Amino acid sequence: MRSERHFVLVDGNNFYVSCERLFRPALRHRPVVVLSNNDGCCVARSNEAKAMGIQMGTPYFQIRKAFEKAGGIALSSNYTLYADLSTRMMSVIGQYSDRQEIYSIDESFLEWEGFRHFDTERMAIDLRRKVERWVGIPVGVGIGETKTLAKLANRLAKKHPDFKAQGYCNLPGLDPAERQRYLEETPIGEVWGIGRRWSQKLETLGIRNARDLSQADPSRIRSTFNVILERTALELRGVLCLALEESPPPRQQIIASRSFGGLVTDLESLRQSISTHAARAAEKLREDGSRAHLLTVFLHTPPFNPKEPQYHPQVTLRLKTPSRDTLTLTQAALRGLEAIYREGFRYQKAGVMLGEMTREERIQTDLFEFEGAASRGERDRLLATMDRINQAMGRNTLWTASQGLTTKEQAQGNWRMNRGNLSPAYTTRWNEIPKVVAR
DNA sequence: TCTGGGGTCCTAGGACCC
DNA sequence: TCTGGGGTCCTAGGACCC
Repeated sequence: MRSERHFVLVDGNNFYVSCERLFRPALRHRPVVVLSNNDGCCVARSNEAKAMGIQMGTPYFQIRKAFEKAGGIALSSNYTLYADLSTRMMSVIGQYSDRQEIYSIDESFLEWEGFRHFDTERMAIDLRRKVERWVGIPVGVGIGETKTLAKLANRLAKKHPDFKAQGYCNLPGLDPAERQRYLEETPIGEVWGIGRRWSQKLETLGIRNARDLSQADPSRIRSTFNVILERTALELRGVLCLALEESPPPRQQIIASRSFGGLVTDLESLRQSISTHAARAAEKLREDGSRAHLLTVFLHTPPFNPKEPQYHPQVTLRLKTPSRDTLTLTQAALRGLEAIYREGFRYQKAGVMLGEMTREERIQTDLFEFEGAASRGERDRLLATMDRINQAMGRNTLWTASQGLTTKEQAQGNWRMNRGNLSPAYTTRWNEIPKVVAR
């Protein structure tokens, strides 16, 4: 009869492939891969393609012959389609909790609280069925006491014979010995947050699976590696370190870059490419309602050919006043390009990066207009302003002087409690909007 | 020839994620 | 011959200042 909070990770199976199959049923039951820009690498694989041993990120030219011979189909990626289906999928998943974090194009965390195990599992089954039926994308569901455990459970749901058929895994519902066994069966490199380098190093220390890491001394992990891995180790024990981020803070950095189809040597081609990237970056900046102080231009020679002379210059310019204007940013980017361009190299990639962003000042003025708002008539105006601010900031939180962090919903609740009077608690100070770390 | 200590800021690079 | 693009955080080391 325990009432505990659990994290649920829901993600689309072979998401890009599943999206393509929706509109081309002929792709079912065949090996399918979706390729990255310029048809370079495999970025998504159907189960049939995985069974052929094709790894994530494999350059397509390396497998093409064998793949086509086996009846495989390779598709260029269509991100507009994936983004659209993602939005639909996320909204259906969102019906299963008040608290949802959209973690990536195909992954979403939920929080479930107060269910008994029976209800948890019924809910997981229902969620999978509904997403499949309404959106057409098959999903896996993993449930755990922390995000890291939910991730691990999700992996079991997809890969482990004990869970694969049902498509979900509820770790908190298992008995402790069973659970330890599944942790033990999870290789260290499969744990969320542990990549190739760290898993190698961990293995030399005798930490080979998730169970080993959960039992390792966290402070030793911290001193040997860093605080991130220490958190991972704690999370595997069920100690909550990573909170749900329902409204992630605005981006700190915007990158626009592309590989060329071939190799490029002349400045004029680079100028064209850099102008395009600068314009695209500026557009993203405006979507965020931000301005950038820093602009970086970079070039790359192809990294995979050791015979090719390597050169990857980069220069960062500080703008006198922060800008989001296409012309200003493009001109700055071209100045940067002139500074780093050298003749005699064959360039493979170019890009523009924006940094040190600030938000709209206009909002600040609006905000102060309402300082101390206390009448019923001002309520709607206040809430509308909050909406605008939230939208501009890309988050749904405000700092209030007397109450700490609050949300629009909480603010409405307070208003009702105060019987039509807005309390001075709504006085807001722009500079004190904190980072959401935990609840 | 000997040669302090501590703070901040910035950048580069390394690790990870999808 | 052909190898993506867009993010995050952390650490180390150098410059600079007092």
